[in-house]
Formats: sequence, C-alpha cells, structure tokens
Amino acid sequence: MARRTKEEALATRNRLIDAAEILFQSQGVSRTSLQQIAEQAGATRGAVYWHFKDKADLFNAMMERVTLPMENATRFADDPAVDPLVVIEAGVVAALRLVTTDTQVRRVFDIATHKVEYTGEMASVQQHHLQVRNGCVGDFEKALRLAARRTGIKLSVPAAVAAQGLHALISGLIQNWLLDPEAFALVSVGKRTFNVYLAGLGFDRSGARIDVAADPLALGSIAR
Amino acid sequence: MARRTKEEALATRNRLIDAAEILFQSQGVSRTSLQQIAEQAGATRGAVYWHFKDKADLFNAMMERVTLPMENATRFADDPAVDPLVVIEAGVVAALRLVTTDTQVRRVFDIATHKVEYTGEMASVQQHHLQVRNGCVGDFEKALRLAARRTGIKLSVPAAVAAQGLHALISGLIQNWLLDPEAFALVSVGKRTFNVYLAGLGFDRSGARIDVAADPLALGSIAR
DNA sequence: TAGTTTACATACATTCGTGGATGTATAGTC
DNA sequence: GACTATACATCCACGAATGTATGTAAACTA
Repeated sequence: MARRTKEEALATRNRLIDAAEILFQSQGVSRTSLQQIAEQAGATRGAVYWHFKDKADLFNAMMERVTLPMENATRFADDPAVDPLVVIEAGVVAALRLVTTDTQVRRVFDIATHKVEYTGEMASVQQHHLQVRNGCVGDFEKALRLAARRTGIKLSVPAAVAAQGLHALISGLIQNWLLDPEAFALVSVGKRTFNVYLAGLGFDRSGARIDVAADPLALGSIAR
Repeated sequence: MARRTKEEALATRNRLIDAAEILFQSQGVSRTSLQQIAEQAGATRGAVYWHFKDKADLFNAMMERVTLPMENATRFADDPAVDPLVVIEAGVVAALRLVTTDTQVRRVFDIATHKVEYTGEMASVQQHHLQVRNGCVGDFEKALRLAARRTGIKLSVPAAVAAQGLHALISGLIQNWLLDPEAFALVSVGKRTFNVYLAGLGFDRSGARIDVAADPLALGSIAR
C-alpha cells in the first residue's frame, strides 16, 4: 500500500487510539480485538502492529495521552505568596471540571476505573497509578501542614492521615460520579465537601473561598 | 462418573467458587478460563457448566456469597433510643474491619474493583452495585438529617450533599487501601477521617466517640 | 428393584484472536 | 535517480476458549 507521510502516519496513530477509546469503553479492553480497533479506525491490524507492540502498549499510549498533561498541570509548588489551601483547591476543582467537561478525559477515566483488569501486563499501569496517587497525597500533606503552620492552628488529626482522607474523598467522588453522572453535580459537590473536610480539620475558610465558577481558568490564585 | 450426594455437590460448587476467586484475583476475570477454574477445583468443565450457566453466572454467585450477608448486616434502622451517628459509624467501622480481616471479603472486593470489566453481561452487576450505593447514601442522608435535628445544629451543606461526600470518603478509602494495603491502616484512618468530616459538618462528637478497638463486636451501640 | 434423575466427565465442532511472515508502493535521503 | 526505510495491507498457522452433545454411574424414588 501507498506509504504515508509522517503527519499522515501520526494521524492514523491518533485515529487508532481514538477508536480504541470508543471500543474499550463500550466493550471493555479484553473483549475488543485489535481487528475491531483497526476497522473502527478505517485501517487493518497491520497498522496497529506497526504503531504499537501489542494491546497493552496501545492502552498505555491511550492513558498517557490524557494523564501526562494532567499530571503536569496539577503539581503543587510551595509559593510563600499564596495560600496553599487555595492552590490545592484550585487543582482539585480543575481536575473535577476537566472530568465533567472533556469527553476524552471522561472516557479514559471511565475505562481506567471500570473497563480494564489490572493484572499481568496491566500491572505496570496500576503501579504508575499508585505513584501518581502517592504524589498527590504527598502534595496534600505538604499543603495541609504548611497551611496549619501559617495560620497557627493545630490539625485535629496527623497531616498524613488528613491527606489520605482528602485524597480518598476526591477520588471517591470521581469514581462514584463516573458510575452514575446523573446522581450529583461533581464540581459543586466536590467543592462543598472539600470545604467541609477542611473545616473539620480546623481551618476557617469562609474568607479564602473563591468563586471558581466565575474564575474558570483559576486566575484567582495568580491574581492574589 | 459416580454421582455425588447433594452435600457433596454443594461442596464442589463451593470449591468451584473458591477456585474462581483465587484465579480471578491473580489473573483477572477475562483471562481465566473455565478450564483453569475446574482444574484448580479438582474437577472438569462439565462440573462448571452443570452448576453455572457461564462465567458471568459464576461471577455473580461469587459476588452474592459475600455481598448478601454484608448488605443485610449494614442496614440503617431509625431507633429513637440511639444516636444515629453512632449507628452509622459502627456500620462503617464494621465494614472497614471486615475488609481488612476477612480474606474472602478482601479478595472479592479486590476483584470487583480492579480485576473485572463492567461491560456486557457484567453490566447487571454494576447496576446492583449502584443500587447498593444509593441505599447507603440514602441511609447516610437520613442519619445526618436526623442527628442534626436532634442535636439542634444546622448542617453546613445540604444533607444530600453531605451524604454523597461521606460515602465518597469511605468508598474512596477502601479502594485506595485495596490498591496498596501497606500505605495506611484502613480502620484507624477511616475512623479518624470519618470524625473529621462529621466535625466539618458541624457535629461535636468528642463525647459520642467510642473506642471501637476495645469494642470489636460493636456492642457499645447496644449497651447504650 | 426398576426407573428416573442427578452430578458430573469426555469428546467434538466451531469460532476467534494473536503473532509473525511476507508483500508493496511511496516518502525520504544521498 | 537509485536506494533505503517507512507505513502499512494481506496471508497464514496456531492455540485457546467456548458451548454443546453425549456418555455414565451412582443416588434417589416409587
């Protein structure tokens, strides 16, 4: 067959990943064959095996296409000029909003939580997920400890425990929302329960609370 | 082959489910064949097809063997003599303790969260899971509303939102713990973050807090 | 105790997915 | 303008899993 130019090749690669996303979500990863993916993308299995080693490799590529940008965007940096709680709240809200609005992110999250079996070749994906979680919990812990020291309050539980609970709250909300997106409004419930939890830790956030709905790009954290 | 007595037949049925649990957890549901399950149980595929319609049927039987008893045990009843918050705390702690101690419960939860794809025939399982969750959230909401009315406080967020967050916190903790049981102590962190969240809602639970470690059968809720 | 049903084991047909080998025409490269 | 690497398409051989059909011996029943 006629050889394609490099951009065309990259386009077919993306079409293959797109096709995989759709089929993975509707049929599950194990029940979709590379044949189906190729057909959906208007190609053959030859194209799949050219771009990816096997199905696991394709799956990893699909994951990285959405997780890499997200991980880079939600890192916590210790800036003495801003309230650390505002920073992590902005990050959390941005993530929640992305899950609800970006259909690709939503699809991949749905696949990663309900449409794949983490075993064998996929164990590495789970390991990576664990590392991301640990980083997230670590960021939460740092931010909570920092905020407590600055405001002079004492946390009602150790910072490590508090961070674990905060992460469980957010990830639990996302998972439950993916299970039934009609059940509740993710962003709104997320913001409110986030503040409930921080209040339970001893923080008074009545003043620091920013209206994120009117500040979709989270510029408030910069403006301040 | 020699026909078995009824009890023997029930025993092989249970051995089949046991074998399925082990293999499902280590290899994932889709990658384990009925052949492997039969071998592990010391039987043949004929036995599997006799007791179960197909793999999905076997999976459902495995789920029900652990979820039915749990669902019956964790129902919330409105008893005017006891603090509703104490009741749901006892239920939550009992569930967390069960997940950490009972290896069978732990295995099945691990399978249900990380080792199965909810699609096609398994969609009904997900529907059932949704119903259980809604029941749980409903119980939480009732208990929170009741406790608020009795103690005369006003919840900082609507009861429905608070219940959703509480459930997300608990289920999120379980999911995260299953991902890495060494990361934190599920029961201890669960109790502490549970109380943090309730404090954030406006409840003062310094007095109502019972030492569950010294009360493993949750008799405190009865004694009171 | 003869007949029927149970609780499997065994054998078979069919389908499906994978991996690899091979073909091929063009885009880059010198 | 020849050469080479690329970007696939096509073909083939193989195993593996499923569902079903059939065999069978003992447990149950009348």
